[in-house]
Amino acid sequence: MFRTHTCGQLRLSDAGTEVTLSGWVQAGRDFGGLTFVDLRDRYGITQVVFDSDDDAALAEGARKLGREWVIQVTGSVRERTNKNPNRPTGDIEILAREFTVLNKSKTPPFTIEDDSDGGDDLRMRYRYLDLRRGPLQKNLLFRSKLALAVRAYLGGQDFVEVETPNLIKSTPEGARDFVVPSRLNAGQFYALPQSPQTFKQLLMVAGYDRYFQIVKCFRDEDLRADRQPEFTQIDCEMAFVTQEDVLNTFEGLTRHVFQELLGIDLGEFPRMQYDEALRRYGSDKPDLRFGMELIELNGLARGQGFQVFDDAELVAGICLSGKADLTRKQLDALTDWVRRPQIGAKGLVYVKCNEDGSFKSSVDKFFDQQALAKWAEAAGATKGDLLLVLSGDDEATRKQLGTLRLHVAGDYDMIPAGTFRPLWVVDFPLLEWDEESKRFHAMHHPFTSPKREEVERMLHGDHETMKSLKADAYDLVINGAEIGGGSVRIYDRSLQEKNFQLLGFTPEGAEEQFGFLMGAFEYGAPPHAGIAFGFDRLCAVMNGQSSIRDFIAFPKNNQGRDVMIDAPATIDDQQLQELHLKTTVN
RNA sequence: GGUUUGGUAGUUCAGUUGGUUAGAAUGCCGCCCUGUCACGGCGGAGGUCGCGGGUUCGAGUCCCGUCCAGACCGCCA
Repeated sequence: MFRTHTCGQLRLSDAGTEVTLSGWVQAGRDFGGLTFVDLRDRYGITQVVFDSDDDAALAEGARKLGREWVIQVTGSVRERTNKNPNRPTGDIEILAREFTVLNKSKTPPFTIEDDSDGGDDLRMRYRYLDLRRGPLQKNLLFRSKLALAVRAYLGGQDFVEVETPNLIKSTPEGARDFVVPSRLNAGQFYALPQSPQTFKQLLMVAGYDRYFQIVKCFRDEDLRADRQPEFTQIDCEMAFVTQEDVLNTFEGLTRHVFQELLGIDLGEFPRMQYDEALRRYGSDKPDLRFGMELIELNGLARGQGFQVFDDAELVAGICLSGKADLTRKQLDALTDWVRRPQIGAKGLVYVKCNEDGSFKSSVDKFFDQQALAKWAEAAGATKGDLLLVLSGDDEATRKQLGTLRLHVAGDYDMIPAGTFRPLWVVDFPLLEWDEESKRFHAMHHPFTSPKREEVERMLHGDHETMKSLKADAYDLVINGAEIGGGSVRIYDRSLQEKNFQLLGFTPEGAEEQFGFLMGAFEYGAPPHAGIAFGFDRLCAVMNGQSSIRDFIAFPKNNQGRDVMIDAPATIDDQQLQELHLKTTVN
């Protein structure tokens, strides 16, 4: 028997009992005749004492134990004379009677502690050591509990979990596919699914009117802190439902898991139209944890002889409460920041609302105190506040302001920690015109239905009409992070054909790619709608983190590499030949 | 594909205008220590300054290239 208890289990009430523990040596404290060893497993840390007064040979042996050695210790639990209030097991210790080294360890390249000294690259290379640390264990445990809570909730609502295939067919729409060469079918390739989209719709046709799956999805696109090439979705689809039913069901799920795992009641989720989100926050995923809404200044700022504003389609700003004390240097840094190519603003105008009621701005030459007072009034700014103003093309300027809004709020600690502000963003456009390729792209995906009242316009409208079509498509946003999105689907063959046509498919191309789905629509497809949540993101957001990497056991780095197993890697010629990727050389 | 920040001891970092033998902390090794829990004390080992080229009397430091890592833009239906 390796252990009678875990290292997080024993309390004062266990004093006097003989126990056996197994675990890793977290740390040793050697006093010569007396040695303390902190023994760690995933349940906690228990102090073991080796006393030379008690057993000299044993105590001498314990001095040789190194960090991360795996040992088994048998001894008696006793009350400590010096208790450690910082640990749940801090009232007791094990007086060792015997120990066995189960396995030695090399000195680890970084410290296995909650606050490790290891850098990201090193921790990834030795991920199995990183995963021994408390924060990572906490994250993976949270992830596991969240998955169980989701399954319990959806299972309790008659949802059926169905597994869909991972080897499917590549489609040109959307993200790049990871492809897998077929050995049995020379020159042909499977693709890994970007989502089980078409399969879950086929399940609706098949009559499984409530489907879900916690499922891996794959997208061969560049990575970010919140984007991995393989990631997990809570994927759902429902038949005989409206958008309203889907929103209510998954608002219920979200509220349930927040209550269950964090003890937080999110209340009813507000809703905002896509257009309104862009207008008020310059983003389709606004962070509602703080205000700082965009303020339009067109009427006050244009036509006053300042060429930059006069030529602009939009002059707008944000108000930073209590930030009039920013130095020239700080304002210059902000100006540089918005002028970086990533933001692309031409410049930044500021107006300080001084404590004495006067105004100081970077456009004093063009606007007098009275004019600036009107700006402040429009912005709801009071003494001590700072206005930051951008101008230019309407859409671009709003997005720039939205980015600036997030940047300054983060930089100046204006985002309250530990709060959660969910939001449904609804009424997304159906299509997006792409100037470069001169065709429409699906805003959500090609199976998204226009709003019922838009169907006639879609079937018979002109080019401009298409740009204005609204869809029954929706996103769930929490704290400015896109947690999930979905839509009401098309279930009518002719409407689906029309959509493919708008997206630039020839009828033959559409048939070749998605004929199986449109064919299924002809055999009694019910009205249906669905949604998918980013499971990794939900984990991260619920824990106040912006990176999903530490909620994934074995993530990829920025280049899509697994630096621990060193993948991807080349394969040998024989494999290439079998896969018909290389012809035999004679 | 682009912007940007970084790469110096096992690890995390400092390193001035280009100038003697490249430092600190931590970890590691040895000795001492019977109540520590970030133990303490004394001593020691440990460096191709990512790699290649250039400028210079002299390069960790300046220039060019390249590789690696992080953040971001594009991209992500």
